[in-house]
Amino acid sequence: MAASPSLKTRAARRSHGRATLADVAAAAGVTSITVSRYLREPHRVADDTAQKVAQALAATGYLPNKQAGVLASGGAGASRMVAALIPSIANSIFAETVQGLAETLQGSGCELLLAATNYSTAREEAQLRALMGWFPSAIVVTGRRHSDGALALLRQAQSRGAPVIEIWDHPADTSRQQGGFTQIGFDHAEVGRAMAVHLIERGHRTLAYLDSGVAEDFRAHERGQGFVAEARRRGVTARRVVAPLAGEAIQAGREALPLLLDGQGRPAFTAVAFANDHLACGALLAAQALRLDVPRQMALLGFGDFALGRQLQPTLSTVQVPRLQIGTAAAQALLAALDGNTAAAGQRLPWSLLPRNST
Amino acid sequence: MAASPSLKTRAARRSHGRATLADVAAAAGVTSITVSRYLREPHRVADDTAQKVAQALAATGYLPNKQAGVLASGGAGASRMVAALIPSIANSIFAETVQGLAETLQGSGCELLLAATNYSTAREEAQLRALMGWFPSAIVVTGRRHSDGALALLRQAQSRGAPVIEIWDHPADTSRQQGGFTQIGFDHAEVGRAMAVHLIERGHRTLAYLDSGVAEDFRAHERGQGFVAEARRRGVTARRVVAPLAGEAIQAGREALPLLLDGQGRPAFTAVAFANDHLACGALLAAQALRLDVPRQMALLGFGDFALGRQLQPTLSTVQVPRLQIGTAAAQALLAALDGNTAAAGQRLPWSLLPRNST
DNA sequence: TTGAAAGCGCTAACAG
DNA sequence: CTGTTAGCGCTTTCAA
Repeated sequence: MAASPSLKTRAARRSHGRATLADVAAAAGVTSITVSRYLREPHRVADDTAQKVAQALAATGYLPNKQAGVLASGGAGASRMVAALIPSIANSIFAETVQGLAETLQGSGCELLLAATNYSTAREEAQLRALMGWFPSAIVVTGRRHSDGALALLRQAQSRGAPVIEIWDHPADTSRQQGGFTQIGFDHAEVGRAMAVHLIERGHRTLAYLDSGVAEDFRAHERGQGFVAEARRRGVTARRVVAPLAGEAIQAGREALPLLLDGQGRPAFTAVAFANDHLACGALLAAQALRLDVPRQMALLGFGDFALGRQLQPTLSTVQVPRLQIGTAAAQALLAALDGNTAAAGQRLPWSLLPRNST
Repeated sequence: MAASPSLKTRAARRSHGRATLADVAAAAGVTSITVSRYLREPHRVADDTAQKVAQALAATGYLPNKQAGVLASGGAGASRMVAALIPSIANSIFAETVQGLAETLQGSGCELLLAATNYSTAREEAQLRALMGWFPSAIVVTGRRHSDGALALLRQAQSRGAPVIEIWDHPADTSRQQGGFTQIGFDHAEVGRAMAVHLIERGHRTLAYLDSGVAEDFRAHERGQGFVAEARRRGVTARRVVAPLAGEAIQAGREALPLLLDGQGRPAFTAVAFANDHLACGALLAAQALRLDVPRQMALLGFGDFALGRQLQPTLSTVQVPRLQIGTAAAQALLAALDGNTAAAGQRLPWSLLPRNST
């Protein structure tokens, strides 16, 4: 009876009706630390004690209070919560990444705390600030460009031992890495250059890159920069054109087609690379409506390998990217880091240009 | 100096290097409770004190420890964490729902704790058990079918004041509601009946429903039951056929086509309704490869209104569903319940059958 | 308007 | 192998 205040007092203060360790302990005729031990290191509990505890656990329907657990064990790495900041979940390219994260985290005792940033670094910072309150054990952010405030938060998290992983980006040029965080992705400038090379090799000499109209879709812009730079390096004309912002990306692609035509409604470029397959498909459909011949009058090259592009006529040439794998690899890397207490390893993941019938 | 143990002791125990309320208080020359008050009810703090606290807050870069906050304020409803259990995130139909949830929760001080159940009630229960450890303020689950264990957990959560919302389902027949939870969605049997009616009105008399091969995709099965029942009620032949389980749904649809043909490779049905647009599109493409005339030899009707179906030739007739709206409505309902301390209101959301060119 | 004391549920550290 | 003690960082309650 010397142990802790009376049950009445506790229950009064407690607004939730859930059993606590103390309740289980009382039912099992031991103290709470024994129950706690049974839960965390069962081999250190005598067999007959374990039996009683197990029964009490079942009888009370005990569920651990993780807030209390994390608080008691010091916060750092203890929460096994993974905070993930993703530009847009509805966008299928990231949906699969989130799926990969969620699936791989599953069963490793990690929970996924998810927030959408809407391609805004300001929003990313705000979300990050809120999520940090939970002391996530690891943080996954998209891309390597962050606001100064976000950068400070990420560094702080990393310095207290939480792996920070930047996904979807991994520039070969290491001078472009800002925070020194683990990166799992690929080099977008390199993809852009490969897109230019592909079109040039098919004989095109008047190129355009139709960039995303989303201001902070940095990776799309970077592919565009690589594209234009490579073309010019090879003495080929290349221009960056920016897509309008429509509600839906396919629609934006449709609306972008006029920007790729001259005053007489004829193609102003012989080949166009797009920031993503949705834009490319929209443009392709609009081109067909105008009875333009793709690829003869104008070749189109997408990015992302979305389902739609595979089904259109002509099939869309595109760049296949490891959407799901980025999520699973990030989760594996952070789990390894958490469990091994080491730094998470970066990874450059493979992509490939898929020539189909639109180029 | 009588206040709290020396800073050395605390810092030693603390493995994270983050500033606490006590640190901020020390910097401001007040006690921690004053800082806490400033954060929660600033109007109850004197102006000059507030100034000092604000400065100290900025100087220390204080971030609240939400674990501690929730623990102290009793757990119930305090976490403002929303746990969401979704069958599959990669599947675009749910991706938009998650996006709606995330967006609407944003800025309301709620965090989204997400888990994928892979269309498995067993997995749902396991995930739910894990997430409950965080004392979520609200729980969003998909559909109304749950394991007994999950049901018990949900009831427990609800009884301690956390709204439980079932999304994507809302049967008109209230006897089919198991848990008495708030439902935001629509009646799938009704959709199935409408699909049958549509095909029958177009003159078809030999129908099939190509059901999802995923065993626990209950809503797809229910649409199928409604479909078959309505057809038979009207004296029309209707059979349920189950799609094979392929890695990708479009591929599953392609592989399902043979199940819809007779021994001579001719359509065994004049019209087929599908569990979703991916299956329907796959079947449509496979049919075209066999030079079958859609809709004349076989009419196809999808479900979900995915982007692909709008772009194929013929365009796919389908059922448009409020994917995004289910997410936003669920978030709004639970926010209202949390802030107003009332029960969340259920909602039956509208859907519509979109006749296009495949029927 | 501010503070002191107590406690949320759990775990680390040390005794026995 | 089990228990005692002392916190984790915050909020609640009561007192000044």
